[in-house]
Amino acid sequence: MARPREFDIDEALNAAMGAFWEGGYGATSMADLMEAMDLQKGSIYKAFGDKHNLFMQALDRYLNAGYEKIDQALRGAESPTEGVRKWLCFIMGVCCEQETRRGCFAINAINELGSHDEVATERLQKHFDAIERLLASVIEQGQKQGEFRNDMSAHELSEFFNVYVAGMLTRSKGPNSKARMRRLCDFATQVLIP
Amino acid sequence: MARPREFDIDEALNAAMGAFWEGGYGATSMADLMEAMDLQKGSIYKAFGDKHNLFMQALDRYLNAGYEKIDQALRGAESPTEGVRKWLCFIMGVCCEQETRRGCFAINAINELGSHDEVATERLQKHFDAIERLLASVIEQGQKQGEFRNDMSAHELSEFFNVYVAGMLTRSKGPNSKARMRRLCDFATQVLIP
DNA sequence: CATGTTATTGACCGATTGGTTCCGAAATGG
DNA sequence: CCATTTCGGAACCAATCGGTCAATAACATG
Repeated sequence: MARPREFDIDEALNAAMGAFWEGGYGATSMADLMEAMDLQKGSIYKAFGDKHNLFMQALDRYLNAGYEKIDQALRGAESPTEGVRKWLCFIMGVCCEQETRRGCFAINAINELGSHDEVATERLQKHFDAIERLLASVIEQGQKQGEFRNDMSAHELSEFFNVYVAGMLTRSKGPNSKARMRRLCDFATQVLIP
Repeated sequence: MARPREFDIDEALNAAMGAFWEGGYGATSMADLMEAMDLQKGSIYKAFGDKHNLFMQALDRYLNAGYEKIDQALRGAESPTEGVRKWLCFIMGVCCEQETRRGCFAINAINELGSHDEVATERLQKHFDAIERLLASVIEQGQKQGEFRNDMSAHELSEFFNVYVAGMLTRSKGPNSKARMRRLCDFATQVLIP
């Protein structure tokens, strides 16, 4: 029908995600995005709309991929205990196995935009809720199998864990050691055991 | 000797702190600061230096005041258990008793600047370390008195608590209910009990 | 009152912001 | 091969950014 797009839209979105991940929303300028995506401004606007729209698509991409990985870790394991352990391993990777201390895109976003960007906040809350439900179901199964403590509801335990992980991800933006992170993970798993 | 300053410098710094607290560093413009501090740009630069310098002074003010309050809560109580409880009450206030969801200035700052502003990050790390030491000493005392679990070092428990609180403060930037926060606090205190 | 010193003010600066628009190029369907 | 359509690129926009500066104003001292 007409001239086709020259660039891979998914690849471009991925590059935008990386730029926003590192710089946040406000501090990442269109010039930054142009360089990261290797596109001219006009092409970006044509393909993704304005900056906020592009951000939301990049965030969505991150959240979907993240949820999938967490789901795989939590439910793809041979036991609830192992699932939680794998999840914490994944979090540890986000915390201290990156070249820059960019932390977790979702946590960064809720921190920057939570108080005034309703659209982003709603999307993020949905994500956090989904993870909380996912973890709660795994914990519940672990409780039934006698692997986890039973004096507290799976829902409460999941709430606790998600807040705790948010703290790890937040604190990982400052100086942090792998040993310390390991200690924090070990502590968390220990809390689950009866 | 010369013309005296017309404004209260401490009051102005307080206003700047409020502005940075709500908007963060990057998103708070000089125009915003002028309005919040009720000062002209020139006066601000003369009294506080450039924007980053002003931010550091505002941050310092926040951290010092915060440390004092936490010290008062933790060590001014009649028992370690009560001290921790008061501290968590204070955190709960920061989480959900503000007109806007501006969260905790320190957590906001480490999130925004942790990966690239070395000066701010160093100051923040010193603060977090100080609080961790403070809490560890209270926990140690609680352990000696048999109020807290003894199967783990006070240092480790303090590390855990600080990360957990960071998570609460981070998640409080999104939609959150008081009931949920209460649940999270109760859980934390319960972890301490043997 | 004269003088020296500093605070205040607002105009001004170049750079950068997010966003728009226009045009030549290119690729498709007919 | 041509008409149509959408592309990428760059010039351009007003607004805002952090920061500077010279003129003016207000004090303390002699």
